[in-house]
Amino acid sequence: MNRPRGRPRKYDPDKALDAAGTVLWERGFSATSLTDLCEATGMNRPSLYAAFGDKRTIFLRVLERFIERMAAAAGEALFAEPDLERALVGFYYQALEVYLTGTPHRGCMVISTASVDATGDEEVRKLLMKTLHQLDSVLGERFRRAVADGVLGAEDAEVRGPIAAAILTSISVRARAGQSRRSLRAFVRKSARFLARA
Amino acid sequence: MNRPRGRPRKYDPDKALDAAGTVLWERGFSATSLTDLCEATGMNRPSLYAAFGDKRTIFLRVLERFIERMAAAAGEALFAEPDLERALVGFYYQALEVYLTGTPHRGCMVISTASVDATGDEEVRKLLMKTLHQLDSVLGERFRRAVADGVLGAEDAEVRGPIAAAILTSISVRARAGQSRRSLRAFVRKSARFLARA
DNA sequence: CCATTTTTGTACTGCATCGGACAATAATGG
DNA sequence: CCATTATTGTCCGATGCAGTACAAAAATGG
Repeated sequence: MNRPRGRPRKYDPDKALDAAGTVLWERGFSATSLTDLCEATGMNRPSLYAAFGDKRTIFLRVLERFIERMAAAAGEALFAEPDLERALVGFYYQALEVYLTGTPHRGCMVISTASVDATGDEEVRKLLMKTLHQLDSVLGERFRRAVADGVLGAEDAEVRGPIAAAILTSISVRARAGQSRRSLRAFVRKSARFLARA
Repeated sequence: MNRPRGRPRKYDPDKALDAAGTVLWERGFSATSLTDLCEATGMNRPSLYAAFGDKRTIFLRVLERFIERMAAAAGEALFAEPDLERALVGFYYQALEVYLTGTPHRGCMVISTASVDATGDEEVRKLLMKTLHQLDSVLGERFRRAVADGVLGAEDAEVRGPIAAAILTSISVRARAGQSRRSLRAFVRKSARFLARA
């Protein structure tokens, strides 16, 4: 057998990490207790420690998972669709579906949950910085492609990426504030149209 | 004398509230202990309670102060300057100077610090929602005025306000992430130019 | 000088917290 | 069947927390 030697674990590491991530996403790092994480994962404390490390390590891990998933989905949405405006709308709609999970809605785990810890935790701050950089990078690339495709003038191409990124951070905050799916969708549609014209 | 009857207080309520606000702004609500607030204000616990109420009440109060001040400064910056692009640049520069205080930089107290508590505290969420609404409102008014002045076409005027607001939320997050004053200023200058053209 | 009033400072009370020690449990290898 | 290995579950200890009770201190009014 390729099953490991000892007593089999009762939990699925992937599911458990997701459950832990959801709680941390909702309440934030400092407001989440280890007891909360135990309840969410169904694991007890020593198992949590053995499996994933301490609270901060868990937080950093679930943040990285979140970022990876969002980045993968973003790249797909932006580059699979050839039309710029449609690509942007798809990109935002996809993000919105993530931001609008939970009750109340949770927004982005990096922008609206982890930001608060950026001042006190160097690693969180670097993660936040890196995420913003990735976001600028992928959006910038998409706009440069549109310029290369000849559907967009070259003059403002440089600022459209960061503005498109700003709209993403904005809908994260607005989602967490409780704005409706309907109004947020309307906003990103108009924004995409605005950003996609020459 | 108009001095009150009992033992004189050792602290200046306004200064103390500002000091408490700064700590809460930097660390967030849950990561700040009452001991931190006592150290920051120079007051002891019973005095804190008697003067401002419990930790959550203090948090809500300093949030409201922050919002009032920002709103006052924003209105001034946006409507004192007749030229739209310059008004926007002034508006963003002013906000940036607030967001870039502290080490590391703290960003906006509502967007980057209080957001995390919006899911768990109804009142915080309402405050966040109200703040975003005010922001949309004042920026929308400024763009409508530009349309009335004839310097801006009417077609996209409606979406420019929320996008201008998005740029503000974006520089708050980016400031907290550690981006430089120089790059943030360059970004808002380009954004203002982009938003102010017909 | 004394009564009154308000703030200060100490000490305290439950309570929750994080992280770990330890034995019991459930699997595999031979 | 026994040794080995890994996880589980219970219990614990030290610390930190929010909020309060109470007496001492420092002012004013008369």
